[in-house]
Amino acid sequence: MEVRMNRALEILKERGFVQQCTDEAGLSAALDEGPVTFYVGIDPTGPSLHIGHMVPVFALRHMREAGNVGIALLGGGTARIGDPSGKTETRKMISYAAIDANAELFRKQLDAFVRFDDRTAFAANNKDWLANLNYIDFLREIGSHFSVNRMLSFEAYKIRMETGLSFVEFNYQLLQSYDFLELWRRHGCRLQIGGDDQWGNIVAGIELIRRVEGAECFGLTFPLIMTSDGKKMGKTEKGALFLDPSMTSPWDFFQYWRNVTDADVERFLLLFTFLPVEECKALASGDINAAKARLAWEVTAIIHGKDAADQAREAALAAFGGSGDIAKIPSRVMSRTEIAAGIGVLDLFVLAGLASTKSEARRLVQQGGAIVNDTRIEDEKATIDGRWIVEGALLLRAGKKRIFRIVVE
RNA sequence: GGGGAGAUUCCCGAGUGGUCAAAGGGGGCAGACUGUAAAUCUGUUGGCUAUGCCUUCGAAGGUUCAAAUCCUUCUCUCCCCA
Repeated sequence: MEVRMNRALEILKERGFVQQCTDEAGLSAALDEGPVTFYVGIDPTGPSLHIGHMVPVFALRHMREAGNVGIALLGGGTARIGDPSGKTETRKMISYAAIDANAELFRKQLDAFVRFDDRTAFAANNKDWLANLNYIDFLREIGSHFSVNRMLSFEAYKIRMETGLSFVEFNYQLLQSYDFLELWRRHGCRLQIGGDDQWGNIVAGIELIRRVEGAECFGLTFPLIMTSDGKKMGKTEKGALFLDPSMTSPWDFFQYWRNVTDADVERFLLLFTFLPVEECKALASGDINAAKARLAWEVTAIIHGKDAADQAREAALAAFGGSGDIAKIPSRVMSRTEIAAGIGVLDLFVLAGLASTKSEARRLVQQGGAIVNDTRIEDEKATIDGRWIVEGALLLRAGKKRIFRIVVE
């Protein structure tokens, strides 16, 4: 007999967010009693959030929608250490200055997505309490509650027993546990959510709070999102799918979702959009190709705004559908005299960013993937000049997926 | 502190004096097939002023006509002993 579950929790489950929970019934009851303050931690290890960071943040929005209070904890302190969880190798140490700069960038991106109001959602930085900890005091007060024997039994460390684990990284769990305790003390935070690789760290935090404060807290993890063909989610040819438009353009962002595997469409609609569950399911069971277009638009609109999403859609239609607005395709401007003088195809493709070196461009031509204005270029020595300009532009294609426009002025 | 193993191209991983820009696999890219999907097959995968030239096999030196391969020193990683 299924017990009635709290609505917020139920929504997360329905949408595929829940992987593990320390005490589902207990958490459900706590949520029923009233607003629960919860947190999600993100270490600012790079200059931009990427889509891999976002599942817990989407969950944060759902939870907040249901009336709970969400804290986005920037790991300005923990990033100085590096979390070994889920990694097979030691992460490179990052300079303090870079971490602080990253943290500020992350905070802005999160604010744009979450819209902190300092009441139902706000950001914190664990640098505030971790950076100046006294080592001896910390060992006595916190370290004494951790059993090395038990820590070693966690999966995250077992993996690293093979490849090596430095003492610095081994301490990460204590710091994250201390974060939870600190947030409990400061804000009455009772729930930590995060990716499933955080399970060990989350459980450790809950145990610490129980021992030190005698309070019962909860943990909830989300599945690590893989594409159905087993790859890490959100990877493009150029690397991760970043939220920063200067690192991953809205066009590339849109195309990523537009090209998702059939089997992932429903899951991604549920996780990365706010469309009602029924609608997600209906879309995915209908015209799958149309569902992908919808998915791409929705996610792009959420991250980059409706205008950017519209533009990306127009560009996609122009590039692949024969309609749409050709001007929205990624482009750059070149002078008419520059083109009129004639430019080698190889140089042109490199210039357009469709090939990173001339050798790559040459390969593209040799393999029949270089197309200018619907004409396949077969001679790598071909020169493109003024005669190629059509309606004030050149349209370059590298293979079937990559397209770029040179606007001539 | 002592002993052992190791560091190869985007990743894994062969190679132990010339035939090595370096096997094989993965990933990427392109072509065919398609639905801007998946699967499959094929080709390709350091750069360039290109039948040749330059850079690359942890770093710096050295031996040699010739080194990823041999010698020296250094840096880093892992394992075992203390």
